Amino acid sequence: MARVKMQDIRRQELIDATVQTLYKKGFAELTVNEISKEAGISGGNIHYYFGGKDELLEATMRSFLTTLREVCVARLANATSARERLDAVVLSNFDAAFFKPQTVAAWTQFWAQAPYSVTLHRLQKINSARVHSNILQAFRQIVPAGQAHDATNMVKIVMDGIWLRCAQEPNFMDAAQAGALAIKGVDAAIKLYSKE
Amino acid sequence: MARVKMQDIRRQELIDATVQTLYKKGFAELTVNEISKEAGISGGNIHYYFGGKDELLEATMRSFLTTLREVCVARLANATSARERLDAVVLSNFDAAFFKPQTVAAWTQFWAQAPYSVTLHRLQKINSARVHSNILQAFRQIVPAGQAHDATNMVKIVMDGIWLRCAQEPNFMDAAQAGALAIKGVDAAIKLYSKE
Amino acid sequence: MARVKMQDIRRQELIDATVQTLYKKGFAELTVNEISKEAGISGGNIHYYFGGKDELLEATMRSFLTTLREVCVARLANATSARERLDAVVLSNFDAAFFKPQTVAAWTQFWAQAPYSVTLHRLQKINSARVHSNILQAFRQIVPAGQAHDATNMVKIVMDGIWLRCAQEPNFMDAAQAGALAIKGVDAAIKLYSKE
Amino acid sequence: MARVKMQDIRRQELIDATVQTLYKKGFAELTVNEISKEAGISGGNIHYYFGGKDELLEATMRSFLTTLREVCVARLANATSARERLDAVVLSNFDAAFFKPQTVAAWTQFWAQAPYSVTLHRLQKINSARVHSNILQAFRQIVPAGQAHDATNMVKIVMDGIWLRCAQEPNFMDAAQAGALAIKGVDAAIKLYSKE
DNA sequence: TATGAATGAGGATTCATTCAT
DNA sequence: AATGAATGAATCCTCATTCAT
Repeated sequence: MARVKMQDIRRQELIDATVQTLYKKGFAELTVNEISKEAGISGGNIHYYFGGKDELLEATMRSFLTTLREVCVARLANATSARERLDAVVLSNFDAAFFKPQTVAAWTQFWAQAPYSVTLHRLQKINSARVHSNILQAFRQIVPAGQAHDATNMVKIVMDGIWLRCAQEPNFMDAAQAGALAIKGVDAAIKLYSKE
Repeated sequence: MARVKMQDIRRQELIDATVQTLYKKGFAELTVNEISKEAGISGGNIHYYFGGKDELLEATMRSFLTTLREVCVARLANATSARERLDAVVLSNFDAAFFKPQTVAAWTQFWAQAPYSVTLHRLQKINSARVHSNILQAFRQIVPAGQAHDATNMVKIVMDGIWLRCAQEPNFMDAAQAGALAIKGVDAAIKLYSKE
Repeated sequence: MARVKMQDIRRQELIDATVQTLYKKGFAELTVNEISKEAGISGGNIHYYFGGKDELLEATMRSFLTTLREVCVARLANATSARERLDAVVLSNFDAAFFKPQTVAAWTQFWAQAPYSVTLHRLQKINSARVHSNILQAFRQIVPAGQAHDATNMVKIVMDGIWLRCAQEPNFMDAAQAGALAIKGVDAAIKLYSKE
Repeated sequence: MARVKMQDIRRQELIDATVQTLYKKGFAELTVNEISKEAGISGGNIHYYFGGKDELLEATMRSFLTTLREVCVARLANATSARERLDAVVLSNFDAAFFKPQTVAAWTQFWAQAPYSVTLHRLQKINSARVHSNILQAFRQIVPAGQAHDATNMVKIVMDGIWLRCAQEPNFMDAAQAGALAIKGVDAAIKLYSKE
């Protein structure tokens, strides 16, 4: 049992180190040695714990998705109306537990890389579909049926735009401000797509 | 005269090949050999014409900026009202001459890489500042003074979001649809920020 | 303990291989692959152990200086008169432990390269200054004060000349003969500069 | 006839540019492009005029030998005694027409490279033999027969040593001082080897 | 578990050389 | 006579991966 724990601790340390290194170096200059150094362990260990660099990256992105899902589930539990559910989904993307400079940078790097990596692309599609479905479900109770899809797209686009902007200008806004701006986007989408 | 032309022709061919290769391989797997092969010339030529890979990438991003600026200037020439100028600036980012799958992909790769490259970062900031200034100027005549800045940010975020989404899902929409959606974003921003 | 040793063993092997390759190929055709092959290891190892070709060359020249200094210190320990100290310094340059065909060739290549390499130039100056100081100190007790400097220069010139000649004609003389000739040079310098 | 002249002018310009570039960059970083730029002509021309880099280097060293031989012949013409002939030969190596910083540097680079180049080695041996023979001939009339050879070697070693030293410390001495020091070496050799 | 020595394929870059103009 | 475009082999270096300890 203790052994399994050790595995998990090391794996988490390496994932954290990957995020930190992505933040500092970017995808194109991400090396296993750099990650290992950041984690304070030896280079060969990545292969011991993950099998290879690709698997570590996959695990890192997967850990993002897990965090995001957990935050989202927690927020949805407290939502009672469609609008509250909508805001919960949107705000979970800008939750302080998730929306940190390192995460924003790493996540953006994964986005850019995803079209060229089967694994990352698959994970990204899974996440996108889940978010899409959550938002769409809420919008169906808020805007006319024929508009829900467009409203969803608009909100997702605003969310993506905020992430991208924050990746480029790390001091542009903090998690709270980003969340507020995203909600502004929701407001805008509702206004735009409320009329039949 | 023919001599000067040759240089320019080859340079343009290499820039085109870089865009195409970025589209096909992504930034992390972009190699001079791949680019050379795409351009149908020998590997050493990149250094002959550009001095190195970094300079080629810089020239490629610069060519994007040039195209965008030219399209924008042309569209602005026909705009007579503030709203027309606003739409002109926004739509130039989705002009068919600029908003092609290859350009979208390459541009997005540059975005992700920019925070880790002094040159790309500088070019990106120059472009961002120019677009920002153009949009802000128009908004000052459309929304209350205190709101122009926020409205500008919202429009830029929608524009970025559309680009990002199209990079991830190449078949999501074409240039015309993307432009229309961006204008929807402008409409939304105006609605949101019109009241004092 | 074994770990530290391994590093040092490999580093020494690579330095030896560098000397041997310099001897066989000369500075202009000295490649990391050739050195690696000579050392019987893979090419990437040079960068693993030294960081790069330049650092390996620096370490190689540094190892020459260390050997020379050690030989010189050992010989000086047995010298009781000024003349004995003078001969000790001069002969250490032609000690069998140091004056081998490979060393002569490599050392000469470094000499030629030194003016164009900041590091090599610095090391060469350090060594030259040390030898100069040692010889000068001895000469001050042998020839009139005003002549010690010139006598030192003459001896150094003879020493350099012997090295150069032996580099060009490897079979010209062995270490013992070279040392004897250098001592002839000392005799000559004393004769030349003994009179006020 | 005019055409032949042009050829010779360009060839001489390229040889001069080679010496200058050797002086500035050293053998290991000597490139045809650098030489061409120094000569103010296009890169491909070296092959037009010399066939290749190696042939240009050979021609450059050959031009040194020619200059040296001409200076030596001129000085020998005025020598009437054995000692005067001896000094003439020695001093021609330090003639202001020959002993310039550029020449010293380039010549030294050739020396270091010679053991690894068939052509340079051959030229170097030819020159060395000629100088040796000239000096030996003179010494035969100055020192006892059995000593002439050793005296010659000593003088050559001093000459080489001066060249080497001046290559390493360009400001060490000028041509006149170098010549005077070489004559000191001749004096020393005569003193050393005069007694049977 | 963990280390770090060792590998070797792959990358950017340099450069002598060729050749059409 | 001269240019400079174009080539491709060779070089240094990087880095994921393997593996003995």
